[in-house]
Amino acid sequence: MAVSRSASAGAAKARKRPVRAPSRFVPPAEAVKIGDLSGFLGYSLKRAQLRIFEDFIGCVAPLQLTPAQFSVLMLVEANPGRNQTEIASTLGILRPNFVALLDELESRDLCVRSRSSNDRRSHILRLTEKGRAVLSRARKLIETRHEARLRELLGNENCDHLLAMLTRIAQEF
Amino acid sequence: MAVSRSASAGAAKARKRPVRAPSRFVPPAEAVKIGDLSGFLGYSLKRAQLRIFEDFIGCVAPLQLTPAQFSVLMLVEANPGRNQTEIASTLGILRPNFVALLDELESRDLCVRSRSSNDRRSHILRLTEKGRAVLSRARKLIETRHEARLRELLGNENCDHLLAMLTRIAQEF
DNA sequence: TATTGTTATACTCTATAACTATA
DNA sequence: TATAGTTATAGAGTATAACAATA
Repeated sequence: MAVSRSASAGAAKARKRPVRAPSRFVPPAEAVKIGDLSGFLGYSLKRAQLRIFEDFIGCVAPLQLTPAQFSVLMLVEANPGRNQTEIASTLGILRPNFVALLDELESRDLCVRSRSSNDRRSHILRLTEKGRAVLSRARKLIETRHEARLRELLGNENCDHLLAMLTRIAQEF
Repeated sequence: MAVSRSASAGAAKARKRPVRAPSRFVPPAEAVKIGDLSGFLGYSLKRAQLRIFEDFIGCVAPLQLTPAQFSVLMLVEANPGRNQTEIASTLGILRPNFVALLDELESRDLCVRSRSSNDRRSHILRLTEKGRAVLSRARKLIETRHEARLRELLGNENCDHLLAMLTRIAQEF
């Protein structure tokens, strides 16, 4: 399962086909067969994940939030007063890698670190007013553009079912 | 949506709880609340994908194949005689990044490049005998260990449904 | 001694530009 | 001029070791 980003997102310009006299006979370039690969869950899972992230990023582009940044804002809002280790580990982010991520969010005034009075080693995390506002707008963008389109494609019931199975895999597999 | 690798895969040793006299009262360290984040498809999709890949890698560990390498072998076997550009682009791998991947597979005698006689710019790809054998063993390992366990967890019907929806997202979303 | 946040670092993935040899 | 394979390179994402401050 390889799978990287998909085709360039550039606007496709309508263009006249460059009519060229066929010299002899050009075989119609058969498509490469995916074959049994499509039956392996990992392959489809990865491709779907890349597509979903790509669309997610496009939808929140006005707010310049990556999926990782969004998840941090969501978790800090739902768990104010937690420290870096707690938030990072819940998201599967290693503590060293969480530092730069937080630096960025803090420099944009979306969240703040403050020393805990109980344990002066810990940095307590909270969203700023701006952070809450940006997160609120992000959620609306994602729900109305991203998730709404997805539910339109799959149907509400299938979408819920999909989410349930993915959660099951993440937690129990 | 952050999400990196999951908890360390080291074997969990059973160990007696280190009984320690509670000095005063230790609040039972409440778990961080995931909250609405669990409702966003991208989050669960990413975590499930990481878990699936982790398990995939473990299952084919005896053959030392990454998901990407596996997908290349699968595609070359199903499409012998195709060139690098065709195989790479079908998998969403950029041509420059495909070179090292192929170098590795070729150095392990799993596949071979050969100049096309039609177009001497192209490198035609084929599996070696060893490549076919390794791929065959890999498929068996994945089907009997990886996919079988997954179908046990979700049920056959749900698993098929999941695959269908993921494919739909990858292709139509 | 152990833990929190941090720095430094390395390795993998992904992405782009540009070269060469062919067409 | 355009394309296939390649090189070089840069940027994310992810991983580990080790240090200072604190417990």
